[in-house]
Amino acid sequence: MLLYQKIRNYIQDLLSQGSMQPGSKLPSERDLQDTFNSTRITVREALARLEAEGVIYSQKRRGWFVTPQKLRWHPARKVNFNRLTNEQGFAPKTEVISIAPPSAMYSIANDYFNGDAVYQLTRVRKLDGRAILMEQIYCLAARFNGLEKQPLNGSITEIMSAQYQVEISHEQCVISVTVLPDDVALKLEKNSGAPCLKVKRARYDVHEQLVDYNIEYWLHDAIEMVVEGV
Amino acid sequence: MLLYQKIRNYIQDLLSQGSMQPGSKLPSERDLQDTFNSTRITVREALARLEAEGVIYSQKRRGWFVTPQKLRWHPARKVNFNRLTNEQGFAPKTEVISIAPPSAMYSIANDYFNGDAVYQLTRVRKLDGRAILMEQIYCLAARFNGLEKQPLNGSITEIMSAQYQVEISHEQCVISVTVLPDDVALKLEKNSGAPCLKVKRARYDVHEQLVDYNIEYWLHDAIEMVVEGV
DNA sequence: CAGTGGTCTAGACCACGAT
DNA sequence: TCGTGGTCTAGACCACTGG
Repeated sequence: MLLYQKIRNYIQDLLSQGSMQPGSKLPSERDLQDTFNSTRITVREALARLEAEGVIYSQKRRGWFVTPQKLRWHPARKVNFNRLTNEQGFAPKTEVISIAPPSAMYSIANDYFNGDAVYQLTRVRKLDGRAILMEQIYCLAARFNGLEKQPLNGSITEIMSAQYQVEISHEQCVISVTVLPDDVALKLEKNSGAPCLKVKRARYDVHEQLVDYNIEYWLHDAIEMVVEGV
Repeated sequence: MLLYQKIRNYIQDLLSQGSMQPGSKLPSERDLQDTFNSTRITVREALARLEAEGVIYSQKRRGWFVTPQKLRWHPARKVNFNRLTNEQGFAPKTEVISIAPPSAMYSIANDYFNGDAVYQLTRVRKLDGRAILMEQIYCLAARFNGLEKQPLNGSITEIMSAQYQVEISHEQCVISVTVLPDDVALKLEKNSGAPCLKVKRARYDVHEQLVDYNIEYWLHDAIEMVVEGV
């Protein structure tokens, strides 16, 4: 068996024995190197594969940790993030990174909003202190005038409904696997190049009018998507 | 800027200039090493990140290639694979790896089929000669008696309907990002540890009875999922 | 300040693919 | 047979974290 596979199995055994709980820190790379009389390159090969598998994750220059349980998420359902995550035993937190003044300069505005001015809202969401998602929300400035004065760390859907009498009727998501763009990686305290799930979501009202357009970057190991069909 | 980022950008430029078409082969790792007066470790760092991003992919010991366009796939829709892929300009092919005789020994059988005997059908699907998916289909042996005598390289849904008068009413998928298990990696001619999308799908008839249970492993760069909601 | 992960060098051997 | 990618060694320096 290959050496990096041995190291991989060794760590997998650590996890399955229950001697390491979700969130706890793995031995340092140099410790593992000594344990296996190997080199850091090989150790990191094993760690990288376990990270890709989703069982461990790294925080920049802080070390390697055991991945918590995955959040079960329905991408095409209007669910309240706080409620859903609470139900699954997580402590959620939403941080507003920025709410940009209305502008027609985003390429999104041209592609989806007929070139009209839009708000751009950027948020990061955390579970138990771990940043797992960054999202950018675009919506028509004219339709949601004064959005920046609303409390934006909760449900946007609810604000749209309660404050603007806008109801979501249906939506379409496009989901792909890629890596975090560098700026997103920074916000999520991940290394450039970390894998992620990218979700692009367009939401419409009953008049087939686009209400908002979201781009979400989820850590690939933080989420499990549930989709029901037909 | 970091060296591996320079190499990454260099390759990205090659792609965006259009000088490399989907499917064509990249310069060898040692060529890139010479171009940048660097080492193979660093070159492979850049290649690994581009692979994670989904723009290039490796075939075992054959080299690095430009990723073809992604297939747009509705995970929760009963679509005919051949028809859908044809519409998107691909040449599809389905290979039956094995159809195992009815057995109650699979853990799936216990978890989903009340311990009754089930068929296990294993298939690989290709687009333009590239294996992008391996799936395992489990269904009740009693309900689909003689399944192994059917032509299994097409639509199972159609066989169930036409030969067994069983109609799918609805289904549920659970989608996560992980790595190919080693045996699947072999079948898809990928290295152990290649990232993938794992789709677990349960399909039911109108009587809420489980018709079949599928596990699909998609190459992470071969697919873009479309989900419609509410 | 000590230890950690992030990046990088300069080699090596092997198994497999193409020819 | 020769070139390729897959794996591995034995070091190094740096930036940042945590005490």
